[in-house]
Order: sequence, then C-alpha cells, then structure tokens
Amino acid sequence: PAVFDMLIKVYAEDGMVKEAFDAFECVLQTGFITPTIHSCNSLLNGLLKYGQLEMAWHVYEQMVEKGIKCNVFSYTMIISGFSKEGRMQEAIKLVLEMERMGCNPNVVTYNAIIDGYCRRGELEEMSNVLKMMLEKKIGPNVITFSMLIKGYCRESSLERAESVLMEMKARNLVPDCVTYGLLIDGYCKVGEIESAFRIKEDMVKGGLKMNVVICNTLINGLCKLARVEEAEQLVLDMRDWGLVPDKVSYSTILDAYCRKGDILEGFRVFDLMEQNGVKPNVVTYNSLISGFCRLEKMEEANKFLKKMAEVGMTPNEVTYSTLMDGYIKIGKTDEVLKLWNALLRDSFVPNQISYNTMINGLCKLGKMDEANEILLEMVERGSIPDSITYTTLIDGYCRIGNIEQAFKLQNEMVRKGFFPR
RNA sequence: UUGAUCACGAUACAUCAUC
Repeated sequence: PAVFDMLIKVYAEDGMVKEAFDAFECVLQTGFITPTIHSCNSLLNGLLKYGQLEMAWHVYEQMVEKGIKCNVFSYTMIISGFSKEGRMQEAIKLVLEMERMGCNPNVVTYNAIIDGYCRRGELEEMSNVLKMMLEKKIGPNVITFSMLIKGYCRESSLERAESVLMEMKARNLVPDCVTYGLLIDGYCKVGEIESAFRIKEDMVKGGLKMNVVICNTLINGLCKLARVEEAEQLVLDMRDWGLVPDKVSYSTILDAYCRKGDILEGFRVFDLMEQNGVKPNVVTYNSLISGFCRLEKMEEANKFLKKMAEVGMTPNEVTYSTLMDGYIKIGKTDEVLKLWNALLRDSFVPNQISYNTMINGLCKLGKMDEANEILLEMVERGSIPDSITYTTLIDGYCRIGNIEQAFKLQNEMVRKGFFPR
C-alpha cells in the first residue's frame, strides 16, 4: 500500500494523470490492497489539475463503492472542479452529500462554491453563500472577500468592491496582495488608472510589498489607455523595487505598440525581452500576428506562424482565431477555411471564440445556412452561444435583408437570458 | 508541546454590434 501511495503521488505530480488513473483502476480490480485516502486524494488532485473532472468523478464513485471514506479535502477538490466548470447544481449536490456523510464543509469548501458563482457572474448567489456561511458560523476569510471583490469589479461596481475591502478590514481580516491586485485590476479595466495607483499606495502603506503581478496589472492599465511610454517606464522602475519583468510585462508592452500600429516598436520590445533573458511565448507571438492582421499584412502574419513552428512553439486557439479574423476582414474566405481545418486537425476542440469568429466570417459572406451549421456544431460540441454569437447572426440576417429571422434570433437571445445591446 | 510540500482568489494576446 505504501508503494502504491508513492506511485500514485509521483504520477499525479508529474502530470502523468492517465497513468495514475490506470494504476488506480488496476489496483482496485485485483482487490489485494485498498488505496489509502491519501493516495486517492493525490490522484484526485492530479486529475483535477489537468481538468479531468470526469475521471475524478469516476474515482470518487469507486471510493464510495469500495468504502473508502472521503474527507473534506476529497470533497472540496471535486466541488471546486465542478465550480470551475460552472456546474453549480452538481457542486451543491456534493456539498449536501458530504454533509449527509457527516463531513462538514469548511471555509475552503464554501469558497470553492463562491468561486463558481463568481465565474458565472452570479453575484446574488455569492452573497447568499456568504450569508449561509455566517449562519453556520463559518468565518469567511481573505479569499472569500477577495472573490466578492472580484465579482463587483467584473461588473464595474468599483465602489461596492471597495466597500467590501472596508468590510473585511472591519472584520480584522488583512487584505493581501491578491485582494489589492483585484481592485487595482478592476480600476484599470474601467480606465481609472489614478484610482488604481491610489489602491497600490494603500497596499504599500499597509506594509505589503510590490510584486510582479501588481506591476503588470498597472502596466496593462496604462497600455490600454495608450500610455505606453509610461508603461515602459514602469517596467524600468520594477528593477528599483527589486522585481524582474517577466513575459507578461514585456508582452503587454509589445501588444500596446502593435495596437498603435507601430510594429517596429513591437519588435524593439521583442528584442529587449530576449536581451533580458526572457523568452517570448505564444501570447507574445499572437500579439505580433494580431498587429500584422490589423494592418492587413497577412503574409507577414503568416510568416510568424511559420516562425513559431521553427522555434518549436505550438500555436493555440487564439493564434488561429486571430489569423482567421484577419483573412475574414480582407475577404479571403479560402484561407479562413484552411485555417479552420488546420484548427480542427491540430487542436482538440474549437472554443467559443473560434466558433464565433468562423460564424462571423460566414455571416459577412451572407452564407447564413453555413453559419447555422457551425452554430449547430458549436452547440453539439458543448460550446454555449453567447451574446456575441447572437449579435453576429442577427447582423448577418440584417445584411441579407432577412429582418424576420433577425427578430426571431433577438427573441431567442433574450429568452436565453442575454441582454440585447 | 503535535494537526497534511492533497483543497479556494489577482496580471498580457483572438470573435459581434454602436461610434
């Protein structure tokens, strides 16, 4: 059993989760040893880290069947797995189940639930869970409040977000870098960079040190206001704080220059990062490619796709959508289709944005039937059409003069809970 | 006097419409 424990742990930690899973299955079949709760939890942890929720669920069922008693850790991990995918009914069901089994959910368990509602933007539910925690005398912690702040920031209610900060201080909870980081990012996203810096000052006054993420957040805030020079100065200032700019810092600046249409400056940053020993990643390349696409320089964009392959970098869904969109904008349909097929070949499943991009391409050509085919495929493969999908299709029908269909979709969109914009 | 390098939160790139 000890050996088995080790085996599972090693597999799970090295990302060989499939192997760990198989070993687990195998041991269960022979029935000679019963895995300890420790190895089960390591396995669950490994599986969930790699997004293998279904396998994790299977392990859970096996545990129940073999009478291995789950503990708080086991339940919380799986609950968190469901939450991350927005499968809240299942998450809640498991909370009830664990209570039924005499295992009490703790702060972390409830935080995992709150995290799920936060991802779905369901603020009401978030505060309901908080209320429930208070009733059950489970003290919320810094993370609980941070997630509330995140929720308010996402809907641009910065005042409410800041009042949560006050409330947590009133409860003698000490906000940490992440808490401040959320608020700083929140202010950056609404373009209130001065307030973002004000929060940063607060943080430093509170005795917390600056870190790379906070700097990057501010850099991004400046960049999105097209204040790239100040952003670049901030990268230089980082050294004085004893911080080392990373891929995110440089890529953010590079992207900002590309957005300005100044690809040369983008390349300068590209070189700068290499000089400083920071390797570009997919995002860095994607920003450059996107820059070329905006300038309709598709040959150049493609050159970088090739270059990625040369340096052994794998393009991702973003790379493909970027290029597809570039070709759509200049009306080169055949290239779009080629990329779509390459995407299907290379990648696992197109994501929501890949589908939206493709649908947009077809709509712009007035090929509404084909657009609908993709829509069907999208739903079949588990991607949920969002307000952008609908707006795209509605616009497509309007373009071909089919106002009737446009209204029909509009109604469907509202029925599904998306607000028309 | 002990309570788990197994659980929860922050930063960069792509898609629609309006202008």
